[in-house]
Amino acid sequence: MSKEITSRQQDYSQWYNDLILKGGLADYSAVRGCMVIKPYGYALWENMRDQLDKMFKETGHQNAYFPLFIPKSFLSKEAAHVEGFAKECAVVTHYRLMNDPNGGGIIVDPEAKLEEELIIRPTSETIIWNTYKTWVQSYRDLPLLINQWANVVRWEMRTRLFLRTTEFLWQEGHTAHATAQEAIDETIQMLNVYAEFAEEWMAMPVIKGVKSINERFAGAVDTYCIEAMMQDGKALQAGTSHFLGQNFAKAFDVKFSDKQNKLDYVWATSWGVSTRLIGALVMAHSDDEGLVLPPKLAPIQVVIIPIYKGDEQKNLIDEKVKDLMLMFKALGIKAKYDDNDNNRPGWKFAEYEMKGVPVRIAIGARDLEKNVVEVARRDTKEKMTVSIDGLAEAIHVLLNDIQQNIYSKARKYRDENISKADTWEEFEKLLDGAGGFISAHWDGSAETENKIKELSKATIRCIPLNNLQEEGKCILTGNPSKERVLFARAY
RNA sequence: CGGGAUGUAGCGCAGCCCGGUAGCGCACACGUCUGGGGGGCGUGGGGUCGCAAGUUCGAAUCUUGUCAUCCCGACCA
Repeated sequence: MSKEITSRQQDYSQWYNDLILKGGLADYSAVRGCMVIKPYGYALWENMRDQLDKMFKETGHQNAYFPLFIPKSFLSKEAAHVEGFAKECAVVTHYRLMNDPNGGGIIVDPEAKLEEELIIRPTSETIIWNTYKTWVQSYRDLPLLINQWANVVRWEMRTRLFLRTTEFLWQEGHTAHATAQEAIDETIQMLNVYAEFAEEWMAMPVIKGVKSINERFAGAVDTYCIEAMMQDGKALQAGTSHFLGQNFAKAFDVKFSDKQNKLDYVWATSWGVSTRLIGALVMAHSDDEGLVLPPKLAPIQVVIIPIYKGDEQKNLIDEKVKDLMLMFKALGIKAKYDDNDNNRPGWKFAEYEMKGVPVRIAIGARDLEKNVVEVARRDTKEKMTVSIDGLAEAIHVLLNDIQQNIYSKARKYRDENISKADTWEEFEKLLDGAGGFISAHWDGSAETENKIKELSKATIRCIPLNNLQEEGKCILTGNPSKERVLFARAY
């Protein structure tokens, strides 16, 4: 079977690429580092986006849209920010093309040079804060709770489908507050929204934490994150929420009058998740037969495949399926009836397995006589015979069960792959073995963190929230430490 | 930006060493038998061999250059 997919054991990276390409999520494009998101992959993204959008609105946010282009000068206003992004920006320098006077096609018109170059947004803090300056005068204008769904461009050296592409889709929340505490509360609130989404919807367990200084967002005071573990033991940052302090307000001169008519800079947050989550979803649950999608996000939750000889049987099956589809719809189950006669049942079985459809129903003349169908679940590959009476309800229960099961499986895997290291030798041994998260003491210095990264390629993924405080010694330097942090090799 | 590969039909590849009418599998079209795990048989359509120059009577094949993409590293969501 699955003859087209490289196994995880054989080549994990290739397995991942195979799933994306052969599962029909995305394709390479004519542009280096950029991908085409195909309808099936985009449907998955739409489901994620819709749910997140709902959660943002439930927490009081509104959507808006800011320009794709950012004047170059904006980017330099916040020192740490420009340093973080300068190396990976696409720059627009001209606004017109012309026919090459020497023949041979079209060239950039040298006359059409822009006075000030425009940066294609790598993130929108600067253009947004430049705008907020005109929106905020008084504490009455606060808080400002805005989200934007957009594309951004980061000119990365090396790209990977969904995990790191030159252009990607994301959402970025940008909020402004009257007090530091309020902004911190917002930062944590959105971190919790992300964690809830990852766990409840993606069925992907995550660890909430705060980043070390080295891993902090360019321009933030504190960066909070959710970290997930992939099946190869590597970590993947699935979402970030930043407390920006007054850094951007100061850079863009955004002040407000408080109740006492005292002027102060506003406090800011920003938070985002991207199409990278699709990569996380793929790597968290899928197997060597293809994708395994969580029912709550799957574009197709149930596929029905007819098995028949001749029109007579087909007609009988069509009739029955029509009823079933109505019942599925009534329960909000997204079902697809694939009666395409071009492909035979066996082909379809393999195809939908590759696409990760949670439940497959096969229905043939033989089943109709007995008033049953064959139900197969993607996560365990288990098949069972189920009565047509009450089928929709049974499937509803099954979908929930699958959602739970893949979460539990991922959770179990992750928990089994978090280990403690108390010496450098242990640390290295663990990393070169199963990998995973390694909980270890660290002396808190950026220097030590860099050295550990250099020696082992592992980085501090996060300092978990509500972390246990305990005395210990840094695994590298032996200097005193108050708590363990999570290390891992990461995507 | 360093290292490694690859560009030949829509996709995956062979052919290149040793130059002589461009091939295979899948997909596609038509017909037919089929149908409970990627079907069988038959017929058929589709390619300036990435691009450019050179060597040659003759280049997918040899030479030089060039462009592009992918993979592995350093950088990052």
